[in-house]
Amino acid sequence: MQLYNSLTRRKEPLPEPPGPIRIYVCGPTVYQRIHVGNARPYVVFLWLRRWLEAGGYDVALVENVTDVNDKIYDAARAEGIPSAELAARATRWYFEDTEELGLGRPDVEPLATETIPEIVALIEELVDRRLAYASGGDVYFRVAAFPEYGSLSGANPDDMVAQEPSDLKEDPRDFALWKATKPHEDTSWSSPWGDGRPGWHIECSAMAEKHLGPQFEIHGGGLDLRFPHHENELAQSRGAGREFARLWAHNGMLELASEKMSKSLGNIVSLRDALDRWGREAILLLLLGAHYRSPVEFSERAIEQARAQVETFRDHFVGLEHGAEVVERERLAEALDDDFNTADALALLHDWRSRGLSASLAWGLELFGLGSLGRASEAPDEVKELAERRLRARAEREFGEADRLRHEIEQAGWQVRDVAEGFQLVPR
RNA sequence: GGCGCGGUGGCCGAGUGGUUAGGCAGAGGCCUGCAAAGCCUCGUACAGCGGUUCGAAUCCGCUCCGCGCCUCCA
Repeated sequence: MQLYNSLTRRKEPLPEPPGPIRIYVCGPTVYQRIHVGNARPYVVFLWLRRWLEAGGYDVALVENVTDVNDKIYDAARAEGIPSAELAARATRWYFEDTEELGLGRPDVEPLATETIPEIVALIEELVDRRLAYASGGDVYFRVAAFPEYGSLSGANPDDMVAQEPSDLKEDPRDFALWKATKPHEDTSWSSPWGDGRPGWHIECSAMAEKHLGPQFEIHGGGLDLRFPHHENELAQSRGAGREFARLWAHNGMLELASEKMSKSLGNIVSLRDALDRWGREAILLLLLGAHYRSPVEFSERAIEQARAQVETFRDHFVGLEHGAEVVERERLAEALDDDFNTADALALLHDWRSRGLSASLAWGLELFGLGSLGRASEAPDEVKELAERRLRARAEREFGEADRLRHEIEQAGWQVRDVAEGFQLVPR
């Protein structure tokens, strides 16, 4: 299998199975319910793990939670509750909402606040190596001392302007590893430089190493993180002498620009709302239909199209015994082994459906967490009873009564279809 | 301005030199008490301009347009 490496800007082969393939993904900052865009890297990398494991790989997936940061302080202050409490609540929401996607969970989901000793130790190492310096209770990374800086984002360090202007910095490009506690911040830890909390980037360097070791195969996350976050992670870890990630995989953005939706929901759709409104399968199918590196527009129209596909696949299995043909695994592998092209894979699922290759289809859907579409659910007895009555009404040619019953069945959330053997009930 | 990505039929979206992608929507038909589902048929796209080539959506150049990042946003 090969994957596109953002660092080298070309596709590169992964080691042969069983690997191992160790993956670190940057998860969300938890200060409110996550939005559907946050769900994209979560979905993409869980899918990738499923595919790698199906191919005999030994995979370790770590996806962190950033639970200390300015936004969390701000949100907590606005609500008048301790920031640790707000972060804990939002972390719980994150787990609940993503759990509903039904893709399983990463092997480890570390919190930044549980990694403080490792973070402090790593900063001390950087200070010892003269790649970092303490200044007024803060500690900064010395960009000028790391020649590789800019290699990931492709930016020339000389062209860079201040990341966050501060009088405490030697160089405006330097970035914070440790920040001294400010009066309005209610969460802090003691350190050799005084009370404070970690900068945004160092936590990921520390967590990745803690759970995957100094060298691992894949580092993932949203494309928007490439700079400065990933550039800075790379500088910290490589600067400290670790090989760190060999391949950087960035997913494209989910765009929430659509007309109708933005008005009512302020341009942000939470994963929670999306799940309630369109269901997990539609969200997954929308993401499946685009290559992971491409942007995806999350519009009313787009998600409705995805939902139509949910029905298409579900319909295929209604009243059907699963096929027993040999699964065309190779054809799916062709698509997925080449930079994980799920859009191509989705086309193949449709192909299997139209050719009646139900065993292949069921296997493919299951791979992407869509196995539920291959298992027609059983209608409740009340609904079946209505359908029986309608069948008798039709036999008596009392079509008015039959139509009335069909309407009643629809009210109960089911669709009735007439087939040679009687009827079928399909959830709607 | 800098770095990077992209512009495919009504919409979404594959496709790295020569064969029908696929889905959604739409039109017609078969089937049906009416439906639904399914099946059949139909649209002949590749931003523009040059170039390379027997042949380009696919390679090269330029132009136009869009997007991401460049003060912590997955």
